[in-house]
Amino acid sequence: MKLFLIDAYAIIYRSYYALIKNPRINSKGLNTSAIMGFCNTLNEVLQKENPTHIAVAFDPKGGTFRSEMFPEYKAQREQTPEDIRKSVPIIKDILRAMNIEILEVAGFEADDVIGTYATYAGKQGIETYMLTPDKDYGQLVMDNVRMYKPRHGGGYDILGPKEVCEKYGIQRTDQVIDLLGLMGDSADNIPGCPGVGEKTAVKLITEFDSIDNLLANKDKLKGALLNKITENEDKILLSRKLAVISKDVPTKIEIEKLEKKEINGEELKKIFDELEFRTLLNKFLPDTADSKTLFKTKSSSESPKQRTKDQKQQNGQNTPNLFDLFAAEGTEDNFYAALEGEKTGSKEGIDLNNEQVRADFIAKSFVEKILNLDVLDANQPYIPYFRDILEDSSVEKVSMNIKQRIKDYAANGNEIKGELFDTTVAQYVLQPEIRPRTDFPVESLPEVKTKLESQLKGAEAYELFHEIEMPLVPVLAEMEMEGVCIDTESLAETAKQFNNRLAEIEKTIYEQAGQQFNIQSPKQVGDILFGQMRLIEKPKKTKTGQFVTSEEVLNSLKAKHPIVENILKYRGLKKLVGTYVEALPKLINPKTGHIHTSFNQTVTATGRLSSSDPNLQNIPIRSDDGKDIRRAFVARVGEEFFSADYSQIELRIMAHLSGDKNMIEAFFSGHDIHAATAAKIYKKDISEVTKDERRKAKSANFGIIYGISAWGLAEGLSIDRKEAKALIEGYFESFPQVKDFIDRQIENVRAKGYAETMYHRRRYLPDITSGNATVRSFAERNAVNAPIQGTAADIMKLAMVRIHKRMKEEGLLSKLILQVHDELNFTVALTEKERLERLVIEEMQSVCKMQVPLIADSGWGKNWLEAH
DNA sequence: GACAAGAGATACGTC
DNA sequence: GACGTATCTCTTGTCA
Repeated sequence: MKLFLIDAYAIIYRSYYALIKNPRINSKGLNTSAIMGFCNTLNEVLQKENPTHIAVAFDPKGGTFRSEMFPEYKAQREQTPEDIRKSVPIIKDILRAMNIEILEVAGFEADDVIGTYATYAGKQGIETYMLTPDKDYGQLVMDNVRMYKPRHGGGYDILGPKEVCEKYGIQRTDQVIDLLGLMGDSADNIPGCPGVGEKTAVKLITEFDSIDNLLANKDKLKGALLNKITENEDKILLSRKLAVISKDVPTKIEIEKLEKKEINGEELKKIFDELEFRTLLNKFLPDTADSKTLFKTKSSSESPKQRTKDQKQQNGQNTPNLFDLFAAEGTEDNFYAALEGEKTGSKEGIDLNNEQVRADFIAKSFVEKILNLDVLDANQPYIPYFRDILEDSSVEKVSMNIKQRIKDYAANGNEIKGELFDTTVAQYVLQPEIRPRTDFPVESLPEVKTKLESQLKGAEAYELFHEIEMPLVPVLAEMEMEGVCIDTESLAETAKQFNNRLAEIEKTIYEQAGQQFNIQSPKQVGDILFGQMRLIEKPKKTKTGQFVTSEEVLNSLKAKHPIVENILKYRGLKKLVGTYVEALPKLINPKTGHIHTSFNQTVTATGRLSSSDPNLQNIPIRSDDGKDIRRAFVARVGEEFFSADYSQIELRIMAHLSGDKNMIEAFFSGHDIHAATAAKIYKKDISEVTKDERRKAKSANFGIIYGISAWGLAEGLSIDRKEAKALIEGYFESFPQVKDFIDRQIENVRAKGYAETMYHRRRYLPDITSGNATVRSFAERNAVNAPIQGTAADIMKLAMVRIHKRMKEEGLLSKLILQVHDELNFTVALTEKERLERLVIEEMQSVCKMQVPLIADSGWGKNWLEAH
């Protein structure tokens, strides 16, 4: 005996959706995809497997015991597509014509019915197959009972108990239930535990054997997973209940009734004729079998990737389109007439359309001498009507993201002049760590502006905003538009060399490991080094339970095995190739031939700029390989690269803010500041300072500036915490006022709730009063770090504004192209070299007067590396 | 079910 | 400490 039990809906759905793009529709407009697919599947099984017994199970109309347990259960099936609903009675007719038994039990789903039949038949020793793609049937598999699972792209998998366990990575078939309880099943609307998918579910069941055991021992879990499991315990238990398929549906089982009988060919032909199925009948009636496929799925001409990209591009342009708005209202003529009126000073011109909020706002804006750039689209034909206003210095321009607006207009040859008020930047100045909101209702922008303005005054940040941040906006816009020139040939040569070396290292690593693996996968590297090669006894693990393979860990293991060094080499080189050598040339704008980064003005917590797409503020410099990359950044043709950077600006600011006599003296001595620091700490003459002492003093200096902890300092220097503590104590003894400054800062922030720079840029640090020592210490370090880094950022921004202003006034052709926190880079016309150098250094050094001088170093070259 | 997007981890480049 | 990016891995949503 050979029994086949078919889950009708599973096959119907599968067939219907497989052809959704290219559905089969007959002349009566009926979508016959589901019927055709079902019949094909049925036929295939009959031909190939020749079962002696067969039955098809349907879900009954109305709910089941599961829908009472969980109302959302199988919500999707409630919304069965119309085409499928129409197909089901026809399929049943076909089955009747074929004399195939239909199983349907009120209150139970097809899988329960199949579960009951299969379990019964299996116990009777009948070879039973359940035809379904649904994985939850795995729980029913046992001796004599197998899943017959259609494979994607044709063919079938036959899964017995062993195969089910292998496929899902479990030990027993009943664990399928626990698995589904955790990972859920979207097809059946079983929720499972959010955030837990197949991988995690298998991991958990392998470890804990069952959901019950997992929940009883969940204290063994940690981190995010513990939270997920704890928070969703109810869902997990319910999901498990839902996942259980009944094996004892109250129905009379009569296997003998399922015996395959003769097909009523006449009846079947009638149905197929009606459906306009011409070749299918031959398939069912063996003598005229035809093996040709009936229909093929057409592949789409448009790739999904392309489509997403197009959508993205469209979404990127969400500027309100004023022109279209007016056109839609049929008032285009009025609009232009009104604008003409405004230009000529006629009063009626202002009254555009009372119902049109934007128009009203624009009208008001003119009166208030404010123009909201957000309501204009740089590409629209009405822009000429606004040109005078855009270039009218007496009209203030308000908008979010003005930098982008400036660039948009510049592309069409329009320059924006006059005072700027960027609402995003204003928000940022007020609260740098809050993500700026972009949903200001357009019509209320003047109110928004007024409110922000008074908040800025209240925070003493009015000058910072109007004298530093706003004037910086056009400077950044210009830098982005100019971009930077890349020597692609030199990069291509570098790429070749690097890739050759990578290939060699890769080969060596595989030899040393005795196998191939993905060196770029930290997981696989960990498994090789610690799982297989057992380089150390107790490897450190990450919070997800993987072995840590960070640079730091690997560095400490170099002596254990030569493979370690090779992995480090491989990683370093691969990083350079992937992030820079091969990535940069792709980012060259074909129109300009340059790379155009974005300088983000509203991202960092401290007031620094950031750079992205690509990030040009982290171009390598330290390693020799990195230098090859910097060399590829060149001046414009016929010009030279000029680089100027502040010398120790943060330390100088700290010397100034703390007023520490020893530190100020160290700066005035003109010696190397880290050596001078070491001389003070170790109480010896600077000429006696060793390299190691200087290194430690340097780390201590950075530690203060960056606000790292004693622990961080110890890590960085690979010394123990005791020594780090001693170093810090020595530091504070030598620079007592630095210690006072730190204490004062923390106290100030505790009292006021925020840290601030010399230019009143605030950073709020509410965690400073936290009861959690780790959280509080973090805030305390920020309390020290924020004013130092932030002041450096303020000074650099001011320098940029002044340099740009003077370059413009003096009509220089050279261009500021990059800022890297304490460094400015220019492409300079040969005739302007001396003037520009003097101008830049002058402006950089004279931004503000401090207790120590502000010094800028500089250099020239063909490229960034040489100039640095 | 296949595929892509999104999220989280990990690692690493700069100042 | 402050960033941004690449890659891998897994989950989730969408499209069939």
